[in-house]
Amino acid sequence: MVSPRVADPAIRAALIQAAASITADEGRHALTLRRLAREVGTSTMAIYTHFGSMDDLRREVRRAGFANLSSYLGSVRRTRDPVADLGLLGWAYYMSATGEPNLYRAMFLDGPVDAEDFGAGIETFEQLVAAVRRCVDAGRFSPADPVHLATEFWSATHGLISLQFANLLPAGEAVDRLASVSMSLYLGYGDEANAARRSMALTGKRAAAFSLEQAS
Amino acid sequence: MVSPRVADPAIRAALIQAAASITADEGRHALTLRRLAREVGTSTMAIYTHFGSMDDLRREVRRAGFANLSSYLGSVRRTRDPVADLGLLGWAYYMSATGEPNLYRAMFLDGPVDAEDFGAGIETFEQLVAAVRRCVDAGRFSPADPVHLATEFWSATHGLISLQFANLLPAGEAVDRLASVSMSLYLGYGDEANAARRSMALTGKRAAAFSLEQAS
DNA sequence: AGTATGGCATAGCAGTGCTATAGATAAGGC
DNA sequence: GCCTTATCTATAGCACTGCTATGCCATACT
Repeated sequence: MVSPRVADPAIRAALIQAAASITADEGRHALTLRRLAREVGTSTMAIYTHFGSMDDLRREVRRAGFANLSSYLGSVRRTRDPVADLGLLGWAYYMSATGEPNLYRAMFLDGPVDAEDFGAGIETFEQLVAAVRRCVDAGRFSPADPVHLATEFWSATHGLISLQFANLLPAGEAVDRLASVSMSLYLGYGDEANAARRSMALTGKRAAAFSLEQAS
Repeated sequence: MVSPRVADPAIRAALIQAAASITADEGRHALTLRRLAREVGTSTMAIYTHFGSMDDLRREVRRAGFANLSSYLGSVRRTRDPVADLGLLGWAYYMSATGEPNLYRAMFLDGPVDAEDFGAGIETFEQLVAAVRRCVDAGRFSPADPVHLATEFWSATHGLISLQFANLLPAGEAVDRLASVSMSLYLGYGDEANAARRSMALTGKRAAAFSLEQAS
């Protein structure tokens, strides 16, 4: 039995890269079979041998996006102030989404997400739950199920982002609500909230440093 | 000067109706120019004389969706318990979205919304703000800007709905978070929250009655 | 009644995702 | 070294998409 010719993994990687780039720059409508083949310098059939269909290619783009988001959020350092850590996590999520809106759309808004592709995303959510848990354990949050709180935090952030994408919220307004909603969720408007809001102010300073670190 | 033949408004209405129906039943991909013309029993050109393009037709479908959502939420009766009213408002919004997920997608998730189309939606938001304001004025909520609170309420609800659509939240979980997040937003986890949660329980009973009323 | 204005039908355009078929290419056996 | 063979890639064509140029014809005014 002879081993036949194998598909070139470099072509596969170039296809994913180019597809992600086109999607990010011009949106999902700009990503067409023939254009992608032309830009990578191959034929349209290569896309079918490597992925099977355009939908499967798009799925691979989403997968890369989830992995990228996961490593981006994973680079948020943990400090001794868990509330400030959580604030920075939400801020980083927002920045990642609005920095590449078309990719975020493709990942979360364009259709259902199948579980296996979201693998890296699940780790990200676990990380969020852990950050919330640290706040609860440190007595900085009113006691509640960290999974529930993390889900609500995620929903509110995701909701603000997608309303901003729909042109129903100006960007500045979304950022303001982001900071406010996360604190309201966990603390209400009582006295303890003030300490939390001081932590949120810290988030602003750390956010600037985080951006510089990511840019380098 | 002679007045020429005028476009038939019945055809226009039938086109919008059929387009909305196809979109709701089978999603945005199912709505094609030729199929729509075939189902309505006209030619493809009629769509261009009435709307100009498929994108403009889709815009008209969204517009109808916003008007429909507005009248649906407008039928929520106001009672003497403003917190229960607000809870029912959020519940009705969730039910409307999940009842016709493809239409909600087309309205809020598929792309930017231009302001004039959202006209009826703006009224809905004003109505939400008013409901929040009644809660604040009645001393049932901690004092805060009703516009901000309404925005956060909307974001959280919209976020839960779109995460559910993306298969990232089971439906039951989304409903549970919806009830929890709205109360957390306004009240935190303090003592006052309990009275609010009793109002939320009322919401459940009124929701059943509301559904029956809508169905008839 | 005659006319001209504009809605509607037909046919064709370039583009889409996808596939059947033919050709190029690389790995293993001798 | 070559030849065989399996598999990848290229070409051409399918039915479909949104859109438009063109001509027919119904309608409302003179």
